[in-house]
Order: sequence, then structure tokens, then C-alpha cells
Amino acid sequence: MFSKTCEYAIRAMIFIAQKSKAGSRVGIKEIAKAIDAPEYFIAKILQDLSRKGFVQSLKGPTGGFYLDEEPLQCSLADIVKAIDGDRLFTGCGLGLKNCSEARPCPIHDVFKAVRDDIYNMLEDARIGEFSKHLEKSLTFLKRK
Amino acid sequence: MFSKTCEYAIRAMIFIAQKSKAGSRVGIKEIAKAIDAPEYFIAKILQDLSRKGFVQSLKGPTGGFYLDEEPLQCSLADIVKAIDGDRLFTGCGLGLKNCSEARPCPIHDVFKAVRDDIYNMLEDARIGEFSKHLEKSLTFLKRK
DNA sequence: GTAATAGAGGATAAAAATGTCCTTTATTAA
DNA sequence: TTAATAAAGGACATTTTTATCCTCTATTAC
Repeated sequence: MFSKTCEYAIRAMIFIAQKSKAGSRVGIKEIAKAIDAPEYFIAKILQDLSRKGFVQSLKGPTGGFYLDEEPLQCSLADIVKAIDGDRLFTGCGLGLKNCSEARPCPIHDVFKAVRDDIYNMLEDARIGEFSKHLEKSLTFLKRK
Repeated sequence: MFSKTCEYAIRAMIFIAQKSKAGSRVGIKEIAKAIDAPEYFIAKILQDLSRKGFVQSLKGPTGGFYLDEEPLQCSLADIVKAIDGDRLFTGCGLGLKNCSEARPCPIHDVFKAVRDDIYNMLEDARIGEFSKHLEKSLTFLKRK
């Protein structure tokens, strides 16, 4: 559904959000461990998210990544769009560039319905809202 | 959503289905043109689908690919499973191997709902059912 | 049987995604 | 001001996906 890059991005964002609510910044090593992702790879992804304004960062000792109010309100859909583009939300299920209402592919209508479902679910899910469950260990971010 | 391989596979199957209903076999070149896919690549994919019993083939002059009754009834879900595996239908949205009801990822519940939607839609869509619209040019299989 | 045709299958190539390393720059504590 | 720390960024390596080529085998028409 999502690229691996995007999966890591979402997991990292949720983790950083939790730490940010607790008022602290997190370093890449801690993030990599917490979400069980390759350290250098997650570093690249966060660099990208940082440039795009989804996450804040500070260099040097006591530095690290954090989110302030605005990014906490961003939705999973925003992150997916930033990383994977909007192909998932607007693209044709069969990969046809010219698929449209006027010139639909065979699965166009039925596919559009689930595509919209996916979009709505991801749009409704805000990064900031996952912290409570994580905190109580009702949900998890690790691979294994 | 699907791999490119899988998109080509579905498009090819729908095209072959249409031709089969009309009683004829189709060669790889014709298929490649009709669905605007790389000829040698689609050949590989059909080889695979053929081994797995999703499509029939015959070598030599007047040979080609065709579907008989049973494959015409197969669903898009069957094809997706055969090509991409069932990750899309059963995997975690955040790529976590150990995500489960007992140990859910943050987006587990909401993701499961759309995953099920996708599965139901693909399970309901039978390869044989797309021919009429294709025939009447109400739907299309070409990229451009 | 022979020649032509068309899929099967092995091998290889190119491109994209994923993952790693190393140097530079900004920040902090002492 | 200096040393230590941590992200930024460029370069490179590996793996997976996508795409191509070539030879072999089965089938048909003659």
C-alpha cells in the first residue's frame, strides 16, 4: 500500500509526536531503535520531512527532532502525499495514465470507492492523536 | 496499490477474457499492443500466470493465449494474490510483522476496515464480467 | 517430414527503491 | 574558544522491480 520509506516516516512521526508531547527532543538513534528501522535510512527520511516542514530539528548536544503544534495536527494523508505522492489517492487501479470518468478503466468505479475510503481514513487520522495509546502500550511501533 | 507486474497481469487477463469469449486466441504481440505494455515483460507475466493455471496457451501457428470457463470466473483478488501475494489483504499498514489484534499498530483498526473493503471489491470483480463494457468502448485498457 | 510460427524458459540489463558511509555544519556545555 | 554532539547532505552500495534478448520446444500448414 505504502512504500517502505513511507511506513518508516509514519512510524517515526508518531514516535516523535509522542516524545514532543512529553516536551523532549529525540535523536535519530533513539528513533531508529524505537521503531526498529535502519538508522541511516530513517535519517534520510527525516531530513526530507524536515525540509518539507513536517518535523522540526535542532543540531548539536541536546538537539534532535520534535514537532510543534502545527505538525501535530497534520494527517497521515499529508505524510503519504509528501513521501509517496498522490498516486494512491488519485491514480488508476490498473496504472492507466488516461483513466478518467470520461474514459474509465474496467475497475474504475469500484476502485474509486475504496480509494476514497483510504483517503478519508488517512485524512481523519492526525499524527498527534496516537500518543495516548502508545503511552499505555495499547499500540506498538516496532517490527518485531 | 498493486505492483506494475500485477497491473499488467490484470489488464492482460481482461483483454484475453474478451477475446476468448469471442472464441479466439491472442498472441503476445497483440496483447502487448492492446494493453500498451512491454511485449517481453508481458510474456514473462503470462508465462507465470499460465503455470499457475490462470490462463491457457497453445504454441505454434494459430496459437496464443485464451481462457476457458474456470479462469473466466476467477476474481481480481485471485490474480493479485498470485502476483503480489496477500500482503495487501492481510499485512500491517505500517509494515510491522508482528502487528495483530493483540499487539496492534496505531492505525490497525481503521486500516483493517479499508483493507477488507479492498478485498471484498476485488473478490467480487470477476475477470469475465468486464468484456461487455470493453466491447462497447465504455471502458479502456490502454495507458495513453 | 519440413518450414514457419508462437509460447517457454534461461540469462542478462536497466532502473528504482532501499540501505550505508563519510564529511560538513550548526549548536551546546564547559 | 574549544571539544563534543547531533543533524545535513553528498556519495556510494545493495536489493528488488521492471524490462529485454536469445535459444529451445511444441504446434500447425503444406
